[in-house]
Amino acid sequence: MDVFEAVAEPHRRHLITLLAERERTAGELVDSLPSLTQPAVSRHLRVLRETGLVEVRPDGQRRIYALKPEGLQRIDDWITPYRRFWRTHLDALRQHLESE
Amino acid sequence: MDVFEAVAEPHRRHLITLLAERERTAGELVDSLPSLTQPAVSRHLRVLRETGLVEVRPDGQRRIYALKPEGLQRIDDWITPYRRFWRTHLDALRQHLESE
DNA sequence: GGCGTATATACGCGCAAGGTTATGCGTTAG
DNA sequence: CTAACGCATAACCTTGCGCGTATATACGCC
Repeated sequence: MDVFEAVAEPHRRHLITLLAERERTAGELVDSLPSLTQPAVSRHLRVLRETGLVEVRPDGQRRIYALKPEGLQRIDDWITPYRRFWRTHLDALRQHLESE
Repeated sequence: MDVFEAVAEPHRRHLITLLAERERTAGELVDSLPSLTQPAVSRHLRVLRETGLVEVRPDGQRRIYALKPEGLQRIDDWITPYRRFWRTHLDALRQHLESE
């Protein structure tokens, strides 16, 4: 699975958001997604691991997950060429508004 | 389907890339993806339409597709908060290299 | 009108993704 | 030492996606 597919799943985006605030244990993440069971969250975390979006560090019995945001850079790299499109659109709109 | 899922499909990313260069008819796009049949491409274009990533304009018998890059902005908006993470990482790396 | 071309839709299929329940395995607590 | 905890994996089920084939629809031309 590649980064685009990994991020396409809403629960996984949620996990990324949570880990952007701070590191969390697997258990904390499970508690943060009450609509899912523990194995479901565990599997999402595996996907995020395998796509290089998070990293794990054992802490005794627990596992501490941390964001590796460099993975998202691959998406950003792909979008970058298109960014100028809507930027110029917005610029044109702004100019239009200012000219009135 | 949302924008993230739309863009998760490699063929659809390819279509977006092609339409970023210039507008194209459906037939041109079909020819540009030789590994897919005409109906397959047509359905991908439907997804891109329904997620607001492209727009269509009839030209007699043909249909001209054009990119609506604003749709990608929703992805960009989501990524924006994370961008500072790898930026600071890269800055740190650059500083490290320069200090040698 | 009738026929070829351009594009979209219908239908059926295979497969992988995501979910749950059950279970394994290492670690901590008592 | 053993029972409970924390987490991952296994096995299974269901659903939705992406594909191809076949068919419909719309337009352009003679």
